[in-house]
Amino acid sequence: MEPVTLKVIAEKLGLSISTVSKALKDYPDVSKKTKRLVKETVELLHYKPNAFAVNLRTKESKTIGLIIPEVVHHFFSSVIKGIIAKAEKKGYLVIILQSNESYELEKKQLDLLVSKRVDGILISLANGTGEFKHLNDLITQELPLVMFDKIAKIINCSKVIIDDRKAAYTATKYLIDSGCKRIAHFRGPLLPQNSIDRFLGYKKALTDHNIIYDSSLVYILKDMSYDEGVHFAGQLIKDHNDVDGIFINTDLVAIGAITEFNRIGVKVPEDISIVGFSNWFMSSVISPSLTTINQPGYDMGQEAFKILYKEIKKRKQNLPVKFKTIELETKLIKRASTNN
Amino acid sequence: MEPVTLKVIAEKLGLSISTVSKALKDYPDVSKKTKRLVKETVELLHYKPNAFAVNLRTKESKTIGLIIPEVVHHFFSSVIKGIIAKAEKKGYLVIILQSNESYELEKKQLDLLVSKRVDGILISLANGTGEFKHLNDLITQELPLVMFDKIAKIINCSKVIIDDRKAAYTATKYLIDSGCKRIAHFRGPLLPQNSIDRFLGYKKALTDHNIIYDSSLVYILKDMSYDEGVHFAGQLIKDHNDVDGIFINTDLVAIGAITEFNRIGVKVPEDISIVGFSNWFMSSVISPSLTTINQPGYDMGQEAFKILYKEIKKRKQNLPVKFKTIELETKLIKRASTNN
DNA sequence: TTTAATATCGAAAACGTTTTCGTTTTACCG
DNA sequence: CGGTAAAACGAAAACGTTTTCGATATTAAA
Repeated sequence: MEPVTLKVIAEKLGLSISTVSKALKDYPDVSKKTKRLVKETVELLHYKPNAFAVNLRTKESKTIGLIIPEVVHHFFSSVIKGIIAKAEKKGYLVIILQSNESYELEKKQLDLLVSKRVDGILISLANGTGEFKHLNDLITQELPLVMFDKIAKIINCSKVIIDDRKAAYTATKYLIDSGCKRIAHFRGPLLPQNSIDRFLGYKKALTDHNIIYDSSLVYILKDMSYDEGVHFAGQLIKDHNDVDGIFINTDLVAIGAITEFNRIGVKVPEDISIVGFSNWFMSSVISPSLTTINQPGYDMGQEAFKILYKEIKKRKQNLPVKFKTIELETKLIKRASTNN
Repeated sequence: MEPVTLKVIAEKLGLSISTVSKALKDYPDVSKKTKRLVKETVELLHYKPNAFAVNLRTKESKTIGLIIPEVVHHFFSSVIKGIIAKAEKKGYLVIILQSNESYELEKKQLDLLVSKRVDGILISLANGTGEFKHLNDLITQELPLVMFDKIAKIINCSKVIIDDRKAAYTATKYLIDSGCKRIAHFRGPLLPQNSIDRFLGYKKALTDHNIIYDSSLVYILKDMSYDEGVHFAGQLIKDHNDVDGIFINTDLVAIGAITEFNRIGVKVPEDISIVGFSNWFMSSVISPSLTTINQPGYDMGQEAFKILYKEIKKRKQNLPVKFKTIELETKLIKRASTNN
């Protein structure tokens, strides 16, 4: 079963390949009659242009790459969904790769995408990423790149983020306003910008409200897992029996903490109030339901693609592109893990 | 900045394009010396083969397509992860499209993938899919196709599934064994094979254990959401005050039901025992934790890709491929929403 | 009727590879 | 040193498009 190409259509119609091609793209120098003819037989034979041949000529793949640290994750899968939805509308396909929070893998995946000639790349950095040469290489290659959520401030490209610092400030302030005096913080590892910013927001909220910052109340987690939440919740109780509030870097950990508190009889929020971060679906369901910061994953995906799309178009026309950073709004979601 | 192709390498080295190409692919008819030379300058200039040119020649895209009903879903994102992981090892990239449970969209996405010349397609059907012409077209086009989880039994292709019927039987039997006499069932819509099979497993377990099947105890849900779980839990209590167990099609709904029961003071499992399906992470966290059937998403993704990969290779060598159906093991996870 | 203008078409190059097959170079043996 | 076999290389076609430019056919103007 031979594939149906422009050639077979041309032969069937006694035309040249060029005319057939031009007919399909509505060139002015082909008569309406033959245009109709060509389009009819194209329908008839179910002709589909060979994407590779097209791309080889036009240098456009109509494909973008997406690299995220972890697919099985409520926030990231929301982002994926947002990206795919917008991309599809513009005729772009999305190749998804995951870095598994590894710098080495991230580099490799980036390389893969480049060699696949994607038109642009969306990336959320791995926690392990401390060097940025692989990213800067993209910039110098003039390949459109947009970073989202877990970004590197040093890199000169467009970004879609939330104001982690402000959000963390809001979260911590809410704890303070609801009466907490000794507020602990479960933070993420030292590398990703987010955990730094959230920590800083936490700290600033304390000092702004005349609460002395006590570094022994800050616990640095590694993989931000449910189990770590369980573990450090227990640890915290052992270390400090006067803590009455915790701001936790991410909901999953907070949920681990809540279950542990439930188990060992620490009452939430009567004994300890908890605020999480991300607003996973799960957080509304656990008991007590978790007060948290809503992180708009779907919107973030949409925005990231929109910017990337614009940059791709600019590049095609050889116009200068100026990078921009979009900050999406977060919102405090008040639930039962804090006092009214 | 001109792109570095075989041509520029050839010119730089005073060789022909053919020799350079062959050197890179370790053809026997090029000397070790020039091979070394070529490979060195390839490194130096960061040469990356143009994927489109390669594919145009070889007819291989080294890309597969994946269509799923919904990305933001614990089970499906696990599948995605499994697929990507295995695909990457074999040098394949994955293009992900979502059907949003719509038949029309599914058709469109399939078309997109075909015109992008993917080497094979993995699909989990939309609930709305009741016709299968678009799938049979793929088969006649000899494009490797593997269906997983939500499949159509009619289609003649390889499949990766679980034994929904058996699993549902196990779940229901467990309710019976733990003392339930009046067991309700929250099932999915009429179309996807899964909900049918799970329903049948439920029914058979009842009759096998001398419990009369009562169709008024079976509730047909539409979108299988948390909210539906809440709603039908309330409804059930109104309709039947003697029910002492429910087998629920999917965990998300079960979690909705549990929260509603918690809210209105129905004790789980004292008043009503609940068994879910899928084993979402959430199910281990909710209170009471949910007894459920584990559905191995990650493994399913891996297996599906493995089969697809084999079929792709067979086709390339023009060997006959015989379709197979792999059934993955499920497991009953006993937790607190059922008695002992 | 001839010329100019316009409408319609086709030839051919190009994109960057891969691969076949023929040509040249080198090495070896008598 | 001549001849042959083997080793090393290159020319060229092909994959299926797009697009430029030239060629032909048609029409309008002179």
